[in-house]
Amino acid sequence: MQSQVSDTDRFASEFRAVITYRIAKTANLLNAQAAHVLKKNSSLSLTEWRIISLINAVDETTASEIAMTTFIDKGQISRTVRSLADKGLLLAKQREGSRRKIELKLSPKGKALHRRMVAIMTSRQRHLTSEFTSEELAAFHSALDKLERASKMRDFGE
Amino acid sequence: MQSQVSDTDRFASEFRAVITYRIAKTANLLNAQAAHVLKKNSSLSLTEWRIISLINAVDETTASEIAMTTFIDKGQISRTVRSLADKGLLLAKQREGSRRKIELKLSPKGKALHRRMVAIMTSRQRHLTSEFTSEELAAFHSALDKLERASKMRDFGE
DNA sequence: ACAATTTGGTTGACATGTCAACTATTCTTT
DNA sequence: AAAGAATAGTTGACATGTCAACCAAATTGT
Repeated sequence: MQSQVSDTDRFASEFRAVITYRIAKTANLLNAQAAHVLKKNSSLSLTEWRIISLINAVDETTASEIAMTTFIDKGQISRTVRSLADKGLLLAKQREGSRRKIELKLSPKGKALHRRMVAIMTSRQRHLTSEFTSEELAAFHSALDKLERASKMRDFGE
Repeated sequence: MQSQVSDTDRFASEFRAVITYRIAKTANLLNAQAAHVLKKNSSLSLTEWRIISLINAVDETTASEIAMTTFIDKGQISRTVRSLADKGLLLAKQREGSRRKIELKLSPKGKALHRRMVAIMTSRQRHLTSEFTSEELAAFHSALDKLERASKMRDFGE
């Protein structure tokens, strides 16, 4: 089992340097971890959880607002919102004075679930960052900022 | 259009701090950028490109070795490898003295494509990291290392 | 006031990713 | 050498993500 380490290492040198691979891989590992924890402790998928905590954070919002901040596809949001509503975790009602904006709020049941899960997810977050000094954490966030800005450029080559 | 900025900002404060959201989002933006560049300059999908450059880097490898380093699902690798072979970009032949390991190499056509694309992708990489000092870059990599290690833990809550 | 445009949300078609079962081979243990 | 476990790769079923078309409502420009 350890016999493969030298094999995989020959990739490492070349690919550790490619920042986009590294981020994609780390993000996948973290997402897989989150999905696993969620599955074990609830019946939520990762996007469902994200949408729930997003709604919880701002108390009340709309689908398109979620789409803008998270960059989750609006179609996907539409379907996820429906499934959450079907499970009774959130309430969707027409916003006052509008016939198309739909106000999304957590139901009591949704709030209770969020309360339970947020404890677990926060302890995970603490574990993830436990080896970071606060300077390192700040530097890491600022690096992500730079990368996000740089990700807007679409043309290379010619 | 700018009128929504204040709306999205109310999320920001709360969610910028959640490191896993931030990484997932940055990774998505970067992947989308890569996919876009690839589409514009070739007919490769992102995984196809990753597999091609992985093979190029080590000259010759096998599917399971790719799976181990990249954490791409082995089923997905199997199918992607076939499609790349169908396009004539890589050669798959039984490894000497083994009746199940299959040696993967780029074909001349695959190498040519890689050569052309790597120029573009490298210029993208330069652009992405242009605002990083080498210390910042090293720190960023080490942060990713820490997170990857911490992502192995599976149990929180109880 | 009304045509043109933009916005909010839904839907369908399709691509990609994930999981588990399965075959065939190879390695390990005894 | 045979049984049992591990490995390499393929496949099918299903979940999730992505794209584009679409409808209805709201906003803008004239």
